[in-house]
Amino acid sequence: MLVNNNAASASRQCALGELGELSRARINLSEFKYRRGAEIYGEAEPADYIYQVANGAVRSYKLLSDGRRQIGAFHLGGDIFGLENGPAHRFTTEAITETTVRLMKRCSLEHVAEADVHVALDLLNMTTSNLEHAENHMLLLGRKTSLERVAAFLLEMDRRLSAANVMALPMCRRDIADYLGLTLETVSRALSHLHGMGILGFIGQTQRQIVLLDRHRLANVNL
Amino acid sequence: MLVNNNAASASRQCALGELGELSRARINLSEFKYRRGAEIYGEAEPADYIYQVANGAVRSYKLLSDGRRQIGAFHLGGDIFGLENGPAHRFTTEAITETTVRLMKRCSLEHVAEADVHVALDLLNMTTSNLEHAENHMLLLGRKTSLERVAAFLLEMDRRLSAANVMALPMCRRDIADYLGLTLETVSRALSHLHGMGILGFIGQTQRQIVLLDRHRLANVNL
DNA sequence: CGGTGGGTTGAGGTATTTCAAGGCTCGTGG
DNA sequence: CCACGAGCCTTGAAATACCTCAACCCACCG
Repeated sequence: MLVNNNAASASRQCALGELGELSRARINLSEFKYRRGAEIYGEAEPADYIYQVANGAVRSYKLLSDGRRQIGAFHLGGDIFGLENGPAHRFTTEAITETTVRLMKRCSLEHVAEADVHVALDLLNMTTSNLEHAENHMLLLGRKTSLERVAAFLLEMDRRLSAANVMALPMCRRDIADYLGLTLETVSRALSHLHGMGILGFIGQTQRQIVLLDRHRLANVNL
Repeated sequence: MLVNNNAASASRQCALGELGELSRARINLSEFKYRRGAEIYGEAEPADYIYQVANGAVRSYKLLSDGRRQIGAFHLGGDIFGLENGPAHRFTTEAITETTVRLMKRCSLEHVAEADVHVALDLLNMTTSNLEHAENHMLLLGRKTSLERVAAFLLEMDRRLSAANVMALPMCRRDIADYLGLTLETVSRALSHLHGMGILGFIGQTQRQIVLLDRHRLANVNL
């Protein structure tokens, strides 16, 4: 009942299991609900809890003093976030849509980690997954064209939240842009372009539901 | 004698200590020397060893199929690199200059980590440091101007390798460019610009020795 | 109904890239 | 010893990918 593996995230399967494992270690979890746009925690705030998305979606980002924003990751159903080693959070996180999270006190986790090697190794695995994601994202941000970035984003989301071949993006164009290091107009144009190429289709009136028609061509955009 | 803390890296102090700690756990280290440009390991190769820079400098990078390169990190004296959780390396690494590294078998490390919580927590700490660096670098690559990127690079290198107020960069402009997601010409122009602003000076005939004249203005470039 | 929050599209501007030329240093070989 | 080429760096001019600004559309909602 505490850990309700509701499918969704194909990536981070490990993360999914681990909060389960931690909960088995008799640490109590509580749930909390955030309305869309609500801040969960701020950058540099003390990191007292770790979180798991039960339902909804979360963005975590850094800001420059003049408002430029870089989203480091989106957290979808099942994902764990807010896990820190130091004393403070390194990102600000906000609920993208109505989101419910499970949270646990961080100190209890640390005690368990110090006592149990397996928990420590689980934390290492989770951190490594995050690192790997960040490393791939550096390549995207540093060296890929706008079309390649949007294509990579679509493939990532497809992998992580596609149900029945159609993905319902929880985030707006501006979020996508700040994730990909672009402007929202450029993202929109890239999507239109891919649409025009017959690589993807939009469903319904809203432009947030996308179906990938040709994953292979999407993966090799620009070639 | 095995672990010879030769100053240098102010960052990653932890990393410095930890290979020492691991060596105390009676794992034998051997040294190896690479000439400049030599590959230490390739992306996707099996990760059988972990490495520590004894002397010199190393770049680790990813390549796109058409040759675009993104350097994820520079490893300087004392830094540990090549630490993986999965079976394979995620970057290619090359010696930037004549470099000697200490290396140890990875399997022995894993046995120790499974047995000793402290070693596992040390690995977690190192991985977290790497993650934090990558997170900051995503912000740089996604949202900073060329001048801000070069300034950030100089401050990072100043922190990590400045001796007596002058830093001798081991890497060429192209390496810097591929680290910052720019072209070598843009890096060169940014450095000239900072030079013209009186923020930094060049020493000697070579353009690799740099002295920071005004760290505060460098940190607030563009403001 | 009017306002707000997305989203798209066009036109023009600009930061960075691309292309090209030239200079300096250093090692090598005649 | 000098000539030569390779590697590295700088600088200028032209090209371009992406950004900025602006207009417009649509859905939703009080």
